[in-house]
Amino acid sequence: MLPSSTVENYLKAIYLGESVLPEGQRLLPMGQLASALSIAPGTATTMVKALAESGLVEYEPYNGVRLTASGEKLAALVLRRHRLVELFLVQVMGLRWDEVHDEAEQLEHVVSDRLIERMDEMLGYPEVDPHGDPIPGPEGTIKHRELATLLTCPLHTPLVVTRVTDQDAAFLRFIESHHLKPGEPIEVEARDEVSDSVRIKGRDDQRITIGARAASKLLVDQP
Amino acid sequence: MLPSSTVENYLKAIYLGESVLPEGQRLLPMGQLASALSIAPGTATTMVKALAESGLVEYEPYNGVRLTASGEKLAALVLRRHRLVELFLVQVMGLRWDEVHDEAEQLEHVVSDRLIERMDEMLGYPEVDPHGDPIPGPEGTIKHRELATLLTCPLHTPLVVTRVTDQDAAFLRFIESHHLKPGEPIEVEARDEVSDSVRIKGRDDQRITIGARAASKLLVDQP
DNA sequence: CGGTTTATTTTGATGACTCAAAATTTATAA
DNA sequence: TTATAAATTTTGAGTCATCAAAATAAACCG
Ligand SMILES: [Mn+2]
Ligand SMILES: [Mn+2]
Ligand SMILES: [Mn+2]
Ligand SMILES: [Mn+2]
Repeated sequence: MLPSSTVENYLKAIYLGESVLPEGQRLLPMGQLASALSIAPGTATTMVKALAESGLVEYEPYNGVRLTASGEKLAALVLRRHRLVELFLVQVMGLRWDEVHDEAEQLEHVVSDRLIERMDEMLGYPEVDPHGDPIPGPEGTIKHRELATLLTCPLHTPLVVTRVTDQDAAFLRFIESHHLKPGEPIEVEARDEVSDSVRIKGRDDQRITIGARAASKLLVDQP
Repeated sequence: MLPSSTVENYLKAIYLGESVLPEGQRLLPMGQLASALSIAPGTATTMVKALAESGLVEYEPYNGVRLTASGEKLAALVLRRHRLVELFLVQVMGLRWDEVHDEAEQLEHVVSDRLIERMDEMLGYPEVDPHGDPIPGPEGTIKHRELATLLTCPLHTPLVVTRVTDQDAAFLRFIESHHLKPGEPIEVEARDEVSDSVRIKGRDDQRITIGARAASKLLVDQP
């Protein structure tokens, strides 16, 4: 039986939650899952137990949850649909990159395999979505790249913005207005612990200083 | 509060059901609603009472149900989304006209107003979908055309197929394979009561004889 | 008209998903 | 190492949408 939208959202949240877990930790705490999904903690517990019954996750009471192989594949396919839809909406439909996330959040549950493959083809089998997030393949495999954030990258080195890990519309518009979208050249000039900020030199030598919290959401790569 | 997919499907089914009611009858019987939605009759009764509470329908026990003005508008907007999506999938995505109905059945509940308006624009504000069904406007108004079926149209008169009122994929493929899609020229040569059939002359003077049941699903207009 | 068939409604129950608040376990820190 | 705090689970309840089967109303017919 095919998974409900609810189940798909849980699997996706676990997948994304697991991926930002500190090294060595393999279990996503229920509290984090609950807040990622904006549901009560008790609801998460109940649902995760049901997911464990279906063999989609492993659940260790009081410790957390992790995807099984089959759960991970399902989650990756939801993510594939989400990201292909986002890119399609930007490239083909001409929507802005800050408005496609919410749209894709719904569409990811209803677009058919046929339609998704058609989008993939029209887009030329892209590897990343408008935010630089990697698009899993039709089998759920994903190319994982190790990217530095603006907090961890080398200083005074030519770099390229590669990925933005926050879907908040206001944040995305801010990024865009300062020419910090994926693909833009960038250089970190300075970091200051005390003021909790990072100074960036962007396109046309424009300077801008942003907070460390925002800086951690911009991933960069060598040009 | 926005209507659930279930509510949207009920409203749409009532809308479509009302439109095929015999002249003078204004109430859709619960049995017809139930079978249109493939649900148990008792379920229809319960849900319709709830819809009546919300002011979307009027319900007369043992007689049936009819949409209120607000219910009708909502239903028309669902239909607008359904039909614009169908046309988009055919025209832009290159899907076949026999596979878009099922797809649209899901998408109609999740595509946003913004996305729908974008599709409308890309398609040049079309008036009909791939099956010739009229597309309601953004306010839910619909242009109603009185069309004859192959059972009621004049004989030996040049006509054009304008609408196909059955979404069954096998039926649609049959129609297409015999060049009877909307837009095709056609002429009814004969009707036979006894054999329950209609003989058609189509493109390139090709002849084909179909049953009365099938003939009633093809609507035609003067060229 | 009265009996039978058909359509509709009512009843009782279930599954999926959710919450608030109480109970419990684990972590923290004095 | 015990008290306190934080995270998690359990409990009890509610909503939405559904079904099967019993009860009822309406329609049909000889
Ligand atoms: Mn979602
Ligand atoms: Mn994205
Ligand atoms: Mn539908
Ligand atoms: Mn159609």
